[in-house]
Amino acid sequence: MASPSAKNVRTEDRGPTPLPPAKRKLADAMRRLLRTKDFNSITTAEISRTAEANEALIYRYFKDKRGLLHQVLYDYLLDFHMEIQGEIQAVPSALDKLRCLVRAHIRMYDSNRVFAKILLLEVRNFPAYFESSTYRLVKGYGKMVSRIIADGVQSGEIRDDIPVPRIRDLILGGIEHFCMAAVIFGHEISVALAADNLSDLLFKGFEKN
Amino acid sequence: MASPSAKNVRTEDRGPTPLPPAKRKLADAMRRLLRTKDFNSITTAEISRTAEANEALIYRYFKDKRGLLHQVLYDYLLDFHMEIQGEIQAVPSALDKLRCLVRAHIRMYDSNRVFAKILLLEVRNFPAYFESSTYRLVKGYGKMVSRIIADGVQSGEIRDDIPVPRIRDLILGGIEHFCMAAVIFGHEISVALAADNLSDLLFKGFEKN
DNA sequence: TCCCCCAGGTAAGTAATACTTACATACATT
DNA sequence: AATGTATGTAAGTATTACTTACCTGGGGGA
Repeated sequence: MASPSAKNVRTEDRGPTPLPPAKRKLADAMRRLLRTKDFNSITTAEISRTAEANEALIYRYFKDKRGLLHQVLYDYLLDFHMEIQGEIQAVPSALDKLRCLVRAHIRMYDSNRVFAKILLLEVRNFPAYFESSTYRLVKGYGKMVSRIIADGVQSGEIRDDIPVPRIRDLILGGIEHFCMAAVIFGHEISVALAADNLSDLLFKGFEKN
Repeated sequence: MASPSAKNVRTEDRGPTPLPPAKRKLADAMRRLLRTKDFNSITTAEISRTAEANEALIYRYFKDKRGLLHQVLYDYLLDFHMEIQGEIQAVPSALDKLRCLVRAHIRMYDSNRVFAKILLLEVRNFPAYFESSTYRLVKGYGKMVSRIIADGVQSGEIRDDIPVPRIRDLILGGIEHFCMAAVIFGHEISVALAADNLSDLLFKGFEKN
């Protein structure tokens, strides 16, 4: 399914519904395979073999091969959201929130290369992704960033002469490009340093003075 | 071929060697098809039909379907390079050069959506791209940006407490994210406004004061 | 003039692969 | 016990990227 089926997600009234074992195995297999191969060169036969599940189950539990990819990304994104929310919740000022978010975001990409690879390299070339509920989660994250920025503008911490979406684009674009090469070539990222540099640049600009 | 054959490029001693008609027709067809479809859902049959050329010619003139894509990108990149070089050559200061480059880059993406789509969405998910001579051109552009920044640091226009590659990443990442949504969803870009906003943000940062 | 060579062009075929269909089995609920 | 539903399986099929073997025409050396 393009949208992860609600049935396989915890519900508060009836308790957790256990996932079909094969569904989890398939998602795990996809994650494992993505560590060493790109999505396009992973075959359905390979996925089912790695998962030790029948190939047709891919199509029972997901719309298609890409649906499986979207599901994997969806799961990562839920974690990502929780993590980020938890980190910035207690932080009072908007600028500090953003500084914190930049670090957490980079750390997430660094410690979870498959997640970064899917989000940065593997989904965007597929138009239907942008109709998926997985993309809706990504958009939600963008809106959260925008809200923080808007709060900062309100409180006088952030310039009010540039539209909020532009500021958000620069932040997210900066994070992505900071991590892109490392993700593609498998280099390590010095998270603290990169985050400090990026936040500093974002806040103060690179013009001298 | 992974690397565009030198024979099909103008040489100063023997004059231009004409491209095989079918080779050009195939590249044109790929460009046309990319306006409305993503690379993965364009079939070789469709390409040859659109080009009015035999399907096997794809494999005579290019390594494979992706080789054709890379060639198309390569041609765009040559234009892109010329355009940018021409614009910033006469500009004296590093900051003005960068301001100019940002505008030219955004304008290029805006007026050439297929180019932007290939570069931002279609090639990065394919590992072999990063071994291609097409990617070498992209890297060359990055190095040019780095050189401008380094000059700016030298001349005291640009901060010297942040590594040049980080500054470059922010600039290029910012440009990409500024254009990404427009490229994906086919929205228009207000080039002058976007470029001014981005340059302003990059130079001065978004912190108030 | 003849021959050959080779680049440009073609038609038919092949292996691989994403996805489908029809069927079997376990199991919970009535 | 019966029945319906969710899980799992095996055997396809249609599509598609890519290959192979062949044809054609023209330029240049003998």
